[in-house]
This record gives sequence, C-alpha cells and structure tokens, in this order.
Amino acid sequence: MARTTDGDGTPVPQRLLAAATRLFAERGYDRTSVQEIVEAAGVTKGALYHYFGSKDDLLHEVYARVLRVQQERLDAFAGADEPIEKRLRGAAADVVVTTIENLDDAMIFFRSMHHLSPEKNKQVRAERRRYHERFRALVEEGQEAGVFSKATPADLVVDYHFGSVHHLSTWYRPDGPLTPQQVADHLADLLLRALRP
Amino acid sequence: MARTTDGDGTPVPQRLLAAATRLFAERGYDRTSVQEIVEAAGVTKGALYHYFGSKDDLLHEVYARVLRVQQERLDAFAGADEPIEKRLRGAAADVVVTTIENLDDAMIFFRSMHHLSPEKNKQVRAERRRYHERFRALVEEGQEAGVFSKATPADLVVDYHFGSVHHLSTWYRPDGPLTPQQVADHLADLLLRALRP
DNA sequence: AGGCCCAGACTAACCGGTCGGTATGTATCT
DNA sequence: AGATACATACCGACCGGTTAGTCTGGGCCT
Repeated sequence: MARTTDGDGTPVPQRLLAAATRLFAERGYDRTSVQEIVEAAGVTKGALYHYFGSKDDLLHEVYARVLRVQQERLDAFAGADEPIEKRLRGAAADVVVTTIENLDDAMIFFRSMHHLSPEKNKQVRAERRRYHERFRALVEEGQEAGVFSKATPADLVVDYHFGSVHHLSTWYRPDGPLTPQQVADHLADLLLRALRP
Repeated sequence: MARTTDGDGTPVPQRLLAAATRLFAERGYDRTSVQEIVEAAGVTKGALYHYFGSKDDLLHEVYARVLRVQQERLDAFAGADEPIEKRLRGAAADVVVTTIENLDDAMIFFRSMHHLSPEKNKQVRAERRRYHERFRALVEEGQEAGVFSKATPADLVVDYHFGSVHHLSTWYRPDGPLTPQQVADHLADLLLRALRP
C-alpha cells in the first residue's frame, strides 16, 4: 500500500480537506480543533502540517475551490450562444443547484469569511467581486437590450439574487419537499419575473 | 454617582450588551473574549457574571432583542388597515431599513446561530419560524385574493426576500451611494414586481 | 447592618503549532 | 544487482499562550 492513500484510496490532503469542510460547516471554524480534523481524516497533526501551512490555509482552500467552480460554471452559461434571458436564467438556476449540492461549502463561505487572515480575506473578496461583476454584466446587457426593466440598479438585482442563494444554507433541507432543481427553477423564475419590463 | 451607571449614564447591563454586540459583529463570537467585552464596557468580569449567566447568555440576549423588535414591527404593518399590496410592501421595506440601521445585529444573527447552546438555538429557531409564518401569511393572502401570482410557493417567496435581507450585512456600507430607505424601496419593489400576476 | 454590586486574582482545560525522529520510496553509481 | 544517498510522508509528544468561568473580599446604599 502506498503511504499517501493509507486506509482508503483517497490521498491524505484530500481526506483532510474533506474532513475539514464537513467539520467547519457542522461546528464552525473556531469550534473545530485541528485535532478533530486529523482524527476524522485518520491521520495526525504531522500529516496536516506537512501539506498545509496552517489551519487558516485549510479554510482558504475551501474558498478557493468554491470560487473556482462557480466562476467556471458562470463563464460557461454567460458565454453560451443564447438570448440574454436564457443565459441569465441558466446561470441563476445553476448557481442554486450547485450551492444546494454543496451546502457545506455555502455554509462555510458566508459564515467564516472573517476567520481568514486579512490578506487571504482580501484575495477572496477580490475574486468574489469579479464573479459578482460578471453576473451583473448579464443583467446590464439585458437592461440595455430592453429585455429587462431598468427600474432597479443591476448591482442591487445581483445582490438580491445572491442573497437568496446565500440564504439556502439556512433553510434548505435535502429531505424537504423540493428537489434542488425545483428550488432553482423557482428562484430563477422570481428573478426573471422581477426583471420583466 | 450611582454604581450602576458608573462612567456614563447608561446602566451596566446595557453597556455590556452594547459592547458585546459591537464586538461580536466585528470579530465574531469565538474571537471575542469575555475580557475584551468587559474592558469595552468599562467594568470587570465580576460585573458581567453578576448580570449574565454566561457568555452564551449575552449572545442569546442579542437574538431576543432582534426577534422582539422585528416581530413587533411586522405585526404593526401586517395589521394595518390597508390593501394587501401596501401592507406587504410596507413590511418588506421596513425590515430592510431596520436591518440596515442595526447591521451589527444582522451580522450576528445569521453568523452566530450555531454558537448558541442547543436549547437556546431551538428557542430562537421557533421564534424565527413564527416570524416567517406571519410574513408568509401576507403573501398567501395576496395570492388568494388574486393580487399576487401563485407561480411560486409562498414559503419560497418569503425565503427569497429574507435572503436578500440576510445578505445586506455582507454588502451594504453606510458610506455607499444608497440610503437605507432607497435600498428598502428597491428591494420591496423587486419583491412586488416578482409577485405581479 | 445587611444586601446588592462589583473588583480582580486564580484555575483548569484546551488549542494551534513545532520539532525530533522514523519509515518508505526513488535516483545514482558501481 | 546491490549499495549508498537523499527526499518524501508521516508520527506523537510537547510548549507557550489563551479562555471561560469561579471565588473571595470589599465598598456603597438603604
């Protein structure tokens, strides 16, 4: 057996990250001790600090992963060869589905920002801002084209929608009556309906 | 000088609660030490543990205050003698203004739920649920009356709106271009527009 | 004189991070 | 093909520092 996959087949760094993600979402960053993380991953502190510089680094990795995935998916929808209405709806619904499918990530994302070191916090904010602006551009494009109402500033529209996405981790339960896709359709629908001229 | 108002004119318990609120919002519950709270309030631990049973109690007080104020205000708008559209719009806009005027409370509310003890957490959730249901009743009333679209379940509509309220503490800055009232008008507008039949 | 209010020293638990050391794999040379 | 030399992966004991909460004592008001 190779050392790096001792136990199951998953490499140690990924096991650590997975364990940390679950625990951070479950009890919060500060309430999760490094000892608990390494125990959940089936290794010891030595292994953790071999792969990660600090507990903070572990949290930063969660953010980096989420941001990368979201940016990629948004780009795919925004760049599609479709009318603006469809592109915005697609992107708006997709971010809902993706968020629900990774509720732990969402929980951590909005709850633990202030636990990042100042420079990492700044970096995450910058990346997040780029994402926001990309999304806003879609709204503005529709407004310019006369397809969406200009009654509300595009910035606010984006924050309105992402507020509801943010909120998902608070109320959505996998054992509830609605599937992720159904929730996504409804929320995208609300957005598009609010934007009707 | 009376002992309970040593320093300025504010009673010690309120000074402690105010200091705790500010610090919890600023650095988070876990990152705020009891020592910092008592120093900010100009007293010592003896005073804090004379009035509050635990650090957790202090946090619970913040939640109790927010919930009480919000419930009262919602009741006032919901019970007014106005058409349903006006009542919902009034309530929706008011919660935005109130939230912005107490951004620290909002920050704490959604970020620190999991720091409450299990039974207090349960209590807060129950109270929160009552608030949600009161708000949902307004939406349903409008839907029944045919004034609002039935395309989206009322529950989801409420969560959509409160998502954006929740999100305010993340992006709203008092030195930004929009006044609290302007933001409230826009967000209430988006809600009502989404509900157009 | 007795009770409310509070100061401040103290404690027991815990936490993130470090460090010396070990085991296993790989590259190179003979 | 075997030996030597080094790199990588990981263990687990340990340390300095911090924390929430306790306790004893004293001052001020009624």
